[in-house]
Amino acid sequence: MTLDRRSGCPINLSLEVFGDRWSLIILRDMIFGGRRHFRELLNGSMEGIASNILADRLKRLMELGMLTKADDPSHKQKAIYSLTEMAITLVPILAHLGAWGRVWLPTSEELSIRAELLEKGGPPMWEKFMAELRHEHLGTPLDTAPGPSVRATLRAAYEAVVAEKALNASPAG
Amino acid sequence: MTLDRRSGCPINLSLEVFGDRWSLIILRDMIFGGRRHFRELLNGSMEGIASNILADRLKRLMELGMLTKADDPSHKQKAIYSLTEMAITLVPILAHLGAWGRVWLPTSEELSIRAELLEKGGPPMWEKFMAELRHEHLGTPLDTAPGPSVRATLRAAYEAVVAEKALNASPAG
DNA sequence: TGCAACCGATTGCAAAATGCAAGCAGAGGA
DNA sequence: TCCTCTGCTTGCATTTTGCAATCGGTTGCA
Repeated sequence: MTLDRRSGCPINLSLEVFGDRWSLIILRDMIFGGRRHFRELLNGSMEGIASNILADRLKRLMELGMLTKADDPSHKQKAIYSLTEMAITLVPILAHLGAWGRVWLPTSEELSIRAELLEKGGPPMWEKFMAELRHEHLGTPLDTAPGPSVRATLRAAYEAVVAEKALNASPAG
Repeated sequence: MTLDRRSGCPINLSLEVFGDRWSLIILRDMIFGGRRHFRELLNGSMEGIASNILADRLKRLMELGMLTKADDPSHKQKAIYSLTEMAITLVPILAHLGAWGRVWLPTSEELSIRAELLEKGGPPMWEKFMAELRHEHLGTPLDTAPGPSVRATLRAAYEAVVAEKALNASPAG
């Protein structure tokens, strides 16, 4: 996959990589949702991507160097997708994007709690998260302090909000 | 203009606002290039946007609250577009996007010097720039230290690189 | 052994978005 | 007067997207 290269502007080229409706959604689900398989990405994303679009974007992201694909040893038909360093370094951009959307757009509380946490954690939290992703996807040794993983922290916060909402909505008050 | 609202995820909603090929390019030209008129945006952007697409995106960005439009007092046919606070707060995202593109994509040296400067300047420089934009587009009083404007600094850096390249390419060496 | 569920895609087709060139009416300048 | 410039629209071809069905193969289970 070669970029159109409408211009050499960094912002323009970045948009040529993930300036469409789906590429960044896929990366979001891999980064924050831990999805690694085609079917997980297909059924797991709330936005409901079509299978042909997903296949096309995965191919494109691989050709651009954002993803790699490998056989899953546990299942001959399964492919496992991994993030490259190029994709992992999108974490700060996704954090900023989430923070901006949380301020200006009608986000749902459950889904924006993670953006809020990521914003509060700031660059140190992003770095820890990126180290975790490098460990999972690139096999890099994990030399940070143990503690709960950032992904687990985000998921716990999400579930807490969902539980609280369910409680408030329950007949028993 | 109402969002599709495929989901309430902040990242998804942000993409619904400017996750296309042109919206962010237009905002980039207004923010960094100082373009305020339709014709400036049409002819000024290196990427060559079509006039119907430009008209559509300006309308859409206005409906989403990113831009406002007003009559230009100097010319009855001219319209002047202004950034809203919502758009001005994209500056950190654009800075990150430029930094990422500079690292991972085949950017041209002239066009990436500004991203480099913005990256080196960091959040303080972004804040100064945003204050300048608020002054130009929203009429907010400018209370920062005077000095050269960030836009002037970025432009000067760009022209210095262009001049240097011309010198190196000249027959006289 | 049979069979349903699941695997990563692919196909065909309709709908929407985009790109391109030309043109519009009105305003300004000479 | 005539030419240029203003923001923006129109018609049409091309490309991209969305949707549903399907493919050949694998797996787990009865």
